[in-house]
Amino acid sequence: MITLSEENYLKAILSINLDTKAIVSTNEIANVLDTSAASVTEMIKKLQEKKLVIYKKYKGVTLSKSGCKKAIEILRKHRLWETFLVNKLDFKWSEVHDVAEELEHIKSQKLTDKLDHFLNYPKFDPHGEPIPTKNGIIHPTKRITLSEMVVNSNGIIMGVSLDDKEFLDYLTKLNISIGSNIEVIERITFDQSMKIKIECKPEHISQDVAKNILIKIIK
Amino acid sequence: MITLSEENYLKAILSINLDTKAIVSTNEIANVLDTSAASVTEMIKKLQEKKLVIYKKYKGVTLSKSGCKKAIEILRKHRLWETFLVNKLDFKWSEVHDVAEELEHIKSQKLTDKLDHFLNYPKFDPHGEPIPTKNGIIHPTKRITLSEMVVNSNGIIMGVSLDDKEFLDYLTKLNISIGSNIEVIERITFDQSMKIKIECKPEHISQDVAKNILIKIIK
DNA sequence: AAAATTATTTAGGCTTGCCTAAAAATATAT
DNA sequence: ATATATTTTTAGGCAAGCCTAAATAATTTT
Repeated sequence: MITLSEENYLKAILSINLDTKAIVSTNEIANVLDTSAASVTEMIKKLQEKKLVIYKKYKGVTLSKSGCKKAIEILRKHRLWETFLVNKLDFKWSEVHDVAEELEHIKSQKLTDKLDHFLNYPKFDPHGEPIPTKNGIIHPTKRITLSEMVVNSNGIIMGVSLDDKEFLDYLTKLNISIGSNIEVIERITFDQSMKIKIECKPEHISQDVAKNILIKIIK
Repeated sequence: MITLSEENYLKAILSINLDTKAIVSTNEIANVLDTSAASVTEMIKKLQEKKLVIYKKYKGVTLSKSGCKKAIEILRKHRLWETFLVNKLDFKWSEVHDVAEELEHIKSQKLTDKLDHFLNYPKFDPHGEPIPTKNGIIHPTKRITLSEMVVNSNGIIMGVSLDDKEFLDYLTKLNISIGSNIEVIERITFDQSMKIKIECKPEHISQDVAKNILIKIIK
């Protein structure tokens, strides 16, 4: 049996893995989980007992095969639940994270599978992050930011790179959400702000906003 | 902050309250939660500190106003989630309990409300139990078993009193589910079997089946 | 009403997951 | 290469929730 705390450690290690890659230090984990390095060392030992991580004293941690599988399952659940909350229950982007953080620990394979089916096997969560498949594959996404788009190109909003409430609320106001169609009309060279169309409706956004919006190019 | 364990104690006290009524002994709670009486005493003290129960040494426990509110909220969540699992995710009646037992502890008022809305404000869960309202009202149900129905009366299936897979599968085959309309055509006095109509379709069922089906009389 | 039984509480221990402070290992600077 | 700084681990403690065994209160029997 794997405890809630253990699941959170695995998740933390995976998330560090996914962006900074390779071997993870106890300090990094402590930062992510907002706990002490001493607690991390202690827990890492337990995870090693259970063969969920590979650990060499003073050298850092990596996920074992089974640990990685477990961590990806949690990530999958997290992103499926976020999708459920937004698509079915009408939550806003900015509201789903904490609730999904709880829901991701519900232990029922059947539930996860049926939820996936119910949501029609979504590939991306409301933040544009890929949802791991049932077999644990995380399809890599090659996304660019809106600020990198060239004038006259079209794309689809895939997510955001900033998890700030004010920012997300502003996007809601602009009617920007996952899957929205976007077209770049003009770039103002002076301040790098952009005139765009969201679902054919013209808007004008600053560079600060544009650089935190992730796009999949379609033309 | 109320812990998972505390929630389970409150729920246990409420459930004893709902059927045997009145004051609850530590032993009864211990039985329901499958724990020791000593542990119960200990926890009850903590719940008293938090004003969630009223407790006199050696005299038993009752829920305080706030404790009762809290317990009903958990019950509400449990029954809403069961409804979700059956109605939306296509779980069978017999499969939902354990998962709902986990889901009921997710702490988000907003989630509960939105789920309620999504399910279209159901009044009964898949077992025919009433779902407490947002303000904590549990509408009492006066249900009888199908075997108690008189000939020519009509009713609505409210649930079952037996959680057996074979039984439930048989009901599915007969097209009997929550909300189905039922009419009693004839009772065979010899073996107390019954001719009925489920949604206007004639069937013949044994007493063993009839006595495990719960009905709300409508005419 | 005293004795016996049963229910409840107290006492002392255990595990999990956290903490801080100190020690040890590693990395960095001189 | 040695001294200093940083990172990591060890050591010792604490709260939550559980346990068993023993003590005490309440109830039932005789």
